[in-house]
Amino acid sequence: MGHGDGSGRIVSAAGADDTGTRILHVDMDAFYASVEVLDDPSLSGLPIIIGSPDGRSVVSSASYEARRYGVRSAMPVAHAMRLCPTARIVMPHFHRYQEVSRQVMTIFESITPLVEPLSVDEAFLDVQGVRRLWGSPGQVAQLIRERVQDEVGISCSVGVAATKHVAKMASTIAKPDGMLVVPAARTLEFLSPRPVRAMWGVGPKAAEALEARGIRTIRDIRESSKEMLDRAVGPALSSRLAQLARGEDARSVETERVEKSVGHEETFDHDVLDRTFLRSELLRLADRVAARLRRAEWETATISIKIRFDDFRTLTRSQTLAEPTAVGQRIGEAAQALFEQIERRDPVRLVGVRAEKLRPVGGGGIALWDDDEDWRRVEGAVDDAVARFGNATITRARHLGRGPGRGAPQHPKAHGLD
DNA sequence: TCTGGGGTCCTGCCTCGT
DNA sequence: TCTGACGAGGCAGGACCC
Repeated sequence: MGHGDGSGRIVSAAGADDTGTRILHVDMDAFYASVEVLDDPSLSGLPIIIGSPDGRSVVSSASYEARRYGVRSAMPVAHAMRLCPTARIVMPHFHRYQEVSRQVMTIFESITPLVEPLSVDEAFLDVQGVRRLWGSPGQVAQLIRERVQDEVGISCSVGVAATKHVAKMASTIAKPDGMLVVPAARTLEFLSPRPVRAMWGVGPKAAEALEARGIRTIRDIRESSKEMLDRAVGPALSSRLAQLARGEDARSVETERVEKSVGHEETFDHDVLDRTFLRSELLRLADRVAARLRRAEWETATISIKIRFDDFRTLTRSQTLAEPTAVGQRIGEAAQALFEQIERRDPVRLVGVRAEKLRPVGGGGIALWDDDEDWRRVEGAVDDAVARFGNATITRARHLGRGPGRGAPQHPKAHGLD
């Protein structure tokens, strides 16, 4: 599997046993900071903080030199500067990061068509089908690391495993500039001693709830009763964690992803009481949201706003429109109307507008019902419709797809489908 | 220390239609 | 006509991810 190299990371040697693996998780090392060094080599070896030095900016990324001082992503820049006063603060260049990301993803796609980008700096790859072309998963991982370094000029870390979850955990442990291969037969051995917080989906709250019940490692999760896990984190997360702790993760690498919402939000440099100004900001954000919808040829059925007050208390309000729209004025009016419903008049630090329940322009709902159809055929028709019309019909497809097992089928009018 | 911006998913509560 | 059970959807809040 792998060994410690003295830096805290665990890495595999070239040629490590990769039996039963097929999934790679590739993660760029300190991506934003690496791109800045690429564009300005004089920054090489220095502690770098990516973020704005003024206002209420937080750290978007930090070089490993800065991380040694305790600087972390999402930390207020002012705090980071106190921890590492010698750090160079660099304003983020998001377009440039997108550009480099495209170069890296192009390398992945030259190796396998089964690439699932997770964000600008990481992706899952399924390399099962390219063995004859490029070699075993471990060999492909090594090839990717070399090509990203040679062709783009930055380093990345790769986890190789039988499942997405284990591959993701492995790449994290291998960072920076490392590779960790977990052969399928050693999955449980790999998972068992690791802290629950290392699992994908366990954040500070879930970790605290688990640890309060003495559940500290992934082995503890495996050995805990379902009732205990349910009480700690709720039934949905509990079931997921129990499966992942057993090394089970049936998720495949998905190359297509459909956005479910688009939004914009903005934190002011200073808290704002002026409601006229806040209304105009909502309108401006609504315009930006609408512009994105129109570019994507989508419209939205539900508008939501977010208001965060000076004490960080956050309210959201949402409203489903009579008619879907991609018109900024209409979205803005809905946002302002929602804002008027909020009675609290304290200073505001953030406002946001989001469009939800997206559908293609003109892609109206479709009725799928035939009393003579059996459920299997209805499900097939739904699948066809989803393929043809995209996201607009997916929610309905799920409802119909549940079938008679969860209660008697109802007429589509019960689902708002007519 | 004092908390960005872009998202997804889950939960609980309430309302509505059958 | 009324009532209760049930399922589904809308809405609000929160956790989590990068």
